[in-house]
Order: sequence, then structure tokens, then C-alpha cells
Amino acid sequence: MGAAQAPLLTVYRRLFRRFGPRHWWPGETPFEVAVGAVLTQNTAWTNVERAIAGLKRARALSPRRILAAAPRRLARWIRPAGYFNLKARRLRALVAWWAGQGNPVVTTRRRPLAALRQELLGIYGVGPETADSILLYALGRPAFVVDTYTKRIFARHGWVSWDASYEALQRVFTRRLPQDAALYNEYHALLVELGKTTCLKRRPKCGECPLRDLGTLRLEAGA
DNA sequence: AGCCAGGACTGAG
DNA sequence: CTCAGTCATGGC
Repeated sequence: MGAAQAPLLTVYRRLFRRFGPRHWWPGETPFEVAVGAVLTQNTAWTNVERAIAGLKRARALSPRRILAAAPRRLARWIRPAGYFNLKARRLRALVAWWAGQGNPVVTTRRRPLAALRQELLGIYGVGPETADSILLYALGRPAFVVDTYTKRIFARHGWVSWDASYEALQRVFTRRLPQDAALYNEYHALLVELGKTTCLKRRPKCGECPLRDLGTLRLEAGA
């Protein structure tokens, strides 16, 4: 530790200076955050907002209402989020788990992070990123969220390999940063902002990237 | 008119 | 295990 974690904190400070606090996750309650985590899978957030608005308009944004709804109806409410049939099923699976826990924010508080993460991964439609998003942004646990932007940004700078696995990429962060939910919260949000505004897929605006001159960090090799 | 978006599951090899 | 195919709307 010590010197090894410095580069990642430097990256963080640069992003924070550029973009400021992101106030993530957009969502009024932990339950809404968890729902959003499923709805946003491979989907633009603006579409997720419409879907959540649809649920609210139908007064259906609660575990009971979602579990009671017919699949068709649930799918119709979340239609703007895309993949609505698929996501209706995934949502139901997650909400069934959520309701079964009582209030997960309270009931999971003392459970080991790794075990809880494994349990989430066992839910239909919950993969690594969705699980970590729920852990971090709904449950306040220090689970670093890795997404396409994270990989693209770090790989494009040559700091990690393009074919690094999710877990490998996550370890780069968790092994070099303090286990701090507030830090992970802001860090991921900042990476998404950089990804949406600057580190674009086809036409990256590398000239505007605040990380441009950081040089070689070799985050994997040193780990 | 494509391309892209805060992925995950499935079946084939 | 790796990997293409699948799922679908809306913005640019």
C-alpha cells in the first residue's frame, strides 16, 4: 500500500476537480436505486428515468405492487427502459429477494460483504455490476462498481489490459484504495461522467481528458 | 440511418 | 471456459 495507491487517488482528484461531486445514485430510496440498477443494464439512464416515472405514475414502485403485478403490466410500466420483458422478469426476481429480506438496508447490515455479494449474484438477472451497484448505492457497502466506462478509460490509457475480467479490474481498485463506500460511490460516478463526456467509444476526446498526462500506471502488473 | 447506452443469460463449441 | 446471439427503447 502507501505509494501504490497514490496513482488511483490522483486519478480520483483529477476527476473530482473537473466534474465536482456527482451526488449518486439518482434515486429517492434504496429500493428505487435497486430497481434502477436492473433497469439501467445496457441502457441509457434517460430511458430508465422514464421507466421509473412510469412505475411511480402507476403507484407501483414498491415491492408489494411489483410482486402482485401481472408480467405484462410490469413490462408495460417499464417499457421505455428497453428489454422490457426480460427486465420485468429480472425485476421480479430481485424484488422477491428484497421483500424476503424485510428491509435489506437494515437486515443485511452485519452480513459479510463477500457472502452478501454471492447471494445477490444468485438472483436471476443480477450480474457483477448490478450486484455491486446495489451493494454500494442501495446498501452503502464498499463494493467498487466496474462498468464499460471503467474498463474503457483504464484500458485506453494502457493502465489495464482490454481483456481484464470484471473481478480482476475490481481488485485493481479494492486492493489499492481504502475500503470506503463514500469514496467508491464518488469514484464510479466520476468515471461514468468522464466516459459519457470525454472517453467516448468511437470518437474519444482525448485532448480534453483530465487524465491525459498521467503516463504509465501499470496497475495490474504492480498488483 | 446507424451507432450507442451505467449488462446478463443462453446455447454452442 | 470463451463467445456470438439475444433482448428493445430512445437520443443523437
